[in-house]
Amino acid sequence: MIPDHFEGVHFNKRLKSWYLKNHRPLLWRQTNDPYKIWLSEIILQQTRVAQGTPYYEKFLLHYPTVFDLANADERDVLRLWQGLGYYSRARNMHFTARQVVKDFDGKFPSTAAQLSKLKGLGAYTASAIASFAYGEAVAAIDGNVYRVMSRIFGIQSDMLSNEGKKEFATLAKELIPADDPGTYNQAMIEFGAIQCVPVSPNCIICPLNDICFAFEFGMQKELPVKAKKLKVKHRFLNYFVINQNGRIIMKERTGKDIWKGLFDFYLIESQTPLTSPEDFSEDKFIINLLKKGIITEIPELYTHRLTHQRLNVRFWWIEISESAAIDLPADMAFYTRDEIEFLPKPILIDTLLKEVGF
DNA sequence: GAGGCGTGGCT
DNA sequence: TAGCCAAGCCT
Repeated sequence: MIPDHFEGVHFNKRLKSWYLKNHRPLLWRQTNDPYKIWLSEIILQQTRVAQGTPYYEKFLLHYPTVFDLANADERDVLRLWQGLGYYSRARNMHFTARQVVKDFDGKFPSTAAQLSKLKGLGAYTASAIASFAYGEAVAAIDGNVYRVMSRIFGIQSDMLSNEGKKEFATLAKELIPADDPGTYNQAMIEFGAIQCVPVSPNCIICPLNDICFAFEFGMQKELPVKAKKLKVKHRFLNYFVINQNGRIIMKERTGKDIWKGLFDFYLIESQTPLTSPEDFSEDKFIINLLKKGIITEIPELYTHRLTHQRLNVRFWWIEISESAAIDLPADMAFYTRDEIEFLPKPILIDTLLKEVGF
């Protein structure tokens, strides 16, 4: 797979030399502790370093060891994860912490093959931990590495297809050195993160531009090839902030939908925007509530963007009279301000609560 | 194999 | 603005 003209160009040596001079002193690179490395890798999945770093520090303060994380309540873990997104990472991470304690005496397995059996660890994360913490010679191929390999070696197959992944994996396997594979992997990732960046890379100062396919043919913009186009789904959410005596009704999200495990308000989803309280006259819960309270619209409309969805959100404020008795379904309850503070919530809900002074 | 899953930054 | 992207994984 490695092209003939790469013979004698000292690709690894030059990459490593670049890395030693240019890499960022990230906290999780200062350790060999697999727990800390695992924690950082989960946090950094599909997440920028700048966004993930404060969370890494928070988690390490709250849960210094895998035993501390295993002993925590899932709700508290999700609360600490709040704002980082892709919440299944937090749930899987917590599950895996418990498994490592229970099945492995608190010690992470030391090979990528074993690590990849754990929840939340795919091929990339397992290889990253195995090479960083244990020095196993396996290639850790993340988005950065796909980009670097596709540009330098001119690989034009779709990095998201199974066939494409195989091609990249084959090449990566040939490139991985037996000596210090962990640093090699870090170097490939870091090179992609700060030199061979996705948009407008500064190729003039690139130390590898003399051997780069994309630079030679001006194809930086075309590589890597990613075929998938995502469709954005539009949704209309009507939330009811139901209030009585300074407490608010919250509801845990349990379905296969977004924000599983987080708390929001009573929700009616519609196919079109609903703008009048009368639009909810079919909803028995709301109708019954309105016999005991007053509904007002929170005028600001919110558009909350997720990668695959665009949420058009309208909030309604329902003030229940002080003495009214409210019969709540089992999945809803009133919470005080202090209690709500400790519930994990989507950013949208957290923002709304702040704006109404809660 | 394709769809689903958050949030924030950048252009 | 609207779209793309970021240390991916699960179903």
